[in-house]
Amino acid sequence: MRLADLSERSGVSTATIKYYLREGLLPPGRRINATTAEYDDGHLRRLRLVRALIQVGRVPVATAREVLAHVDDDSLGRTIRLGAALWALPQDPEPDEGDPAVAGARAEVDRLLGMLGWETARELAPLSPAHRSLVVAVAALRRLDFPWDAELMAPYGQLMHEVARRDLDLMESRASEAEKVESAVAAAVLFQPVLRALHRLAQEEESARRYGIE
Amino acid sequence: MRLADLSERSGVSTATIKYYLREGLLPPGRRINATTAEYDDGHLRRLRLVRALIQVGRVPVATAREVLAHVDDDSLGRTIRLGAALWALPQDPEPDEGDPAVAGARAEVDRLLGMLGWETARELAPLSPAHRSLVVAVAALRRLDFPWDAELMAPYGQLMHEVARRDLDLMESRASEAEKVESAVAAAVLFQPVLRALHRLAQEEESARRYGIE
DNA sequence: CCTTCTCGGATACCGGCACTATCCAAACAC
DNA sequence: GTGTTTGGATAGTGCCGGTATCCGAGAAGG
Repeated sequence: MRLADLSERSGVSTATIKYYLREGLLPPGRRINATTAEYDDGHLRRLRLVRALIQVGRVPVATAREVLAHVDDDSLGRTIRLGAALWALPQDPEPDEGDPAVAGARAEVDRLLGMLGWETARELAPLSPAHRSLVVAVAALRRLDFPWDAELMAPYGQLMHEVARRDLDLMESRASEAEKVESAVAAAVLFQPVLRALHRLAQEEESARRYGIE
Repeated sequence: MRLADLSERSGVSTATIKYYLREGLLPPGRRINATTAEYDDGHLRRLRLVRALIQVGRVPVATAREVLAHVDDDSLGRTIRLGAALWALPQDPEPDEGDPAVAGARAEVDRLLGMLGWETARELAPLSPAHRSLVVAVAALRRLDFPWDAELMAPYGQLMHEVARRDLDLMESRASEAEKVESAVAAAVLFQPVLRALHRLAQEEESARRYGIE
């Protein structure tokens, strides 16, 4: 498969594929001679993942590169590979520690982790980007007078735990080690648009039920 | 409260506030004379909402303007106002109708709405941006060999319905009509980062439980 | 063999977006 | 009355995802 074929099969322009190659999101093809390179199904699969991350998951190109570098790092075991890939994902700003909303949010999040029994997450809290993102988001809600406390969040936490179990089950069903980690990354990123859309649809449905359509 | 005070109390630079005024995200202050304008707590509240939408919710400025214009439109009843505001939110690309993954996704989504009993959502499907977003996201997952069918999505749909009920309860508890709609918009937008962070944390926790930390 | 087309890589460029810096004249502060 | 501050207008900045152009090396056709 040459670059033009890869482009046609994926629906991505050759210019954009070249850009991804430059940026290291896609490994280079096997060089046949000075003007031709050969790509295989692995390249196609990776290209589809890249497009899904960037277009559907809205992951910045630089972040996608980091994440995929971890996915490809054969020197790491699966757990570390997955952890490293997931930790490279978020890029939220540092919370402003002077803000009382942040302090309150942090306390509630810690209480939430205790209620859920997520002891590992609690231990890793100072390091985890996901934990930081949660604090930032809850702080923003509290600033807007949304009284989001641990009790309110606990059911959502339990649901997300259930989702995570399914993610990992799905991951284990994949054949190769690289595919396993790819699958978990895709689940982490692409699940969000689905949930968001379901949430909005549910709001529309419930609003129509309560107040009518007119 | 003058512009400089508004800036200090909100932590947003005067230059940025001026930008939001220009862009129509923030109503102009009451002009006192040629060089001074007076802002009130309503402006502060709106400014915090704008910042939350843009920074935490990652809503583009142009989209936020549209959404807020609907929120402020007194000529509409609550239902329509809320609906218009929510429908202005997403800006996903049109799905490629030639793609078989899109056709499959559309069929599964329709089946899902039937299973959930969301009849209104089903009727509004051709119009609803949320429905379109869902089709796009599910199609992306299917292209990556994630077998997301209606049975798999149904529990998440039910949960999101529960979340939507809470959103609307919270909305009804607000005092003014504008605050009610603002509250629903904030819930639609700011809930996402919280869920995403909980999802990632749950993945970390479950991964650590299954495979250990190291 | 010679022409013409196509290939892939390197480089420069583009458009959108969220701000930001500068300038200005009016008006307060002392 | 003089220096500082105010808010509005305008132009500019930095980043980011992607695109257009140019190039010399081969492949394709006669």
